[in-house]
Amino acid sequence: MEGRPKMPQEPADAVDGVAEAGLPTRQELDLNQFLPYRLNRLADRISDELERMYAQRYELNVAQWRVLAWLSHCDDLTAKKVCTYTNMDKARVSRAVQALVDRGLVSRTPSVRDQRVHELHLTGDGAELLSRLIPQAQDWEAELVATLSVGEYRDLLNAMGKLERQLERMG
Amino acid sequence: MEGRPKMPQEPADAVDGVAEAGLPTRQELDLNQFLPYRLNRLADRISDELERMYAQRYELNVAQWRVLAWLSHCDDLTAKKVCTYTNMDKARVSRAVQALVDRGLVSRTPSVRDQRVHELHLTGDGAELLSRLIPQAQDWEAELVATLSVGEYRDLLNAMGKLERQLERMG
DNA sequence: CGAGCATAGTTGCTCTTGAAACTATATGTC
DNA sequence: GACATATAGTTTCAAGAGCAACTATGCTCG
Repeated sequence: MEGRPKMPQEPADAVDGVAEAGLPTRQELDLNQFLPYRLNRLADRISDELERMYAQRYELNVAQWRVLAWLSHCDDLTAKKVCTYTNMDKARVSRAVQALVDRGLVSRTPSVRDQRVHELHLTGDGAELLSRLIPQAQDWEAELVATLSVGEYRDLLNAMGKLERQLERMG
Repeated sequence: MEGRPKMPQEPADAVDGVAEAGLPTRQELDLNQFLPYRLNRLADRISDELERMYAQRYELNVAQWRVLAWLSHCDDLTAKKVCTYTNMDKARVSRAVQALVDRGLVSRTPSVRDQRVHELHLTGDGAELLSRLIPQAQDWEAELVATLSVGEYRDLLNAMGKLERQLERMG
């Protein structure tokens, strides 16, 4: 396992921990080296920025944007699928879809084969909105990753993929 | 890479986009290649797992855990600092600190130099709790990143650092 | 000094979220 | 065919989060 999260030099410990006997000195956690924390902070900040973009310009919240984004390349979708793809609660998805339907961006029709499921599709308006929003999102992302080389970018996605699979295994 | 929720191929675009003239055919966004989405999904899943851990075992929520973690290596802290470090709302921090003080894990004393600020410190109980929690968190992280080589791990944090700095520049 | 402005932190209010209950449809078993 | 169980999706309800208003303290500059 070779201790991963290497700590920045502690001042040779015993800062205020019990140094005397074998008792461990005070535990520290360097959050800047702690992956979950770093990942969260980065993801949050990116999310905030991006959210500002589509919230201001298109009055979409995150859940709605995710539904639309999935619909953009997966034309035959159900609420359930959105749940599993996006890891969002089904209530949240339900409400997001409802809002999109109300705005005429998405159509929802009961499936012929199974009356429980509803097929979701982009309407013309929805497609039109996405045709403006998606390039903006991609441009923004391009600027964000502009400081990474192609290799670094690939490696980043790659590492993230590994972590997701490991997470799957651990869960 | 073996893309996660593998999409069913769409029938080569123009499904309902305006194909006629030079107008772009329907816009697609492959979320699995879209960094903000990938990052968010990964961070969320990690956060969920970790949260389960300290929620179940120690009855801490995310905000409380973050305050404690910062206190663990930054012994002289104020609510304000926690806000800037963690990017959390000051109300949220205030309530988290309040809960920790109520539980006797943290002490809060008005600063002598400036009565507005309150100095936060770990109590003995707080330090004791952390001495159990932190190793568990580190072990969990170690298992998570076990599939990455040392180099991959370093590169990952590195790339994340670059992205954060770029974000700063863009904001 | 004192009026205005800035800052740390708390409290009140509203909106979102997620868990759980619920509805409606489908499937499996005897 | 009827009853038990499973699944998709909606609705209800309580807790948490963020915004804004507020309190208290400190700072600046005439």
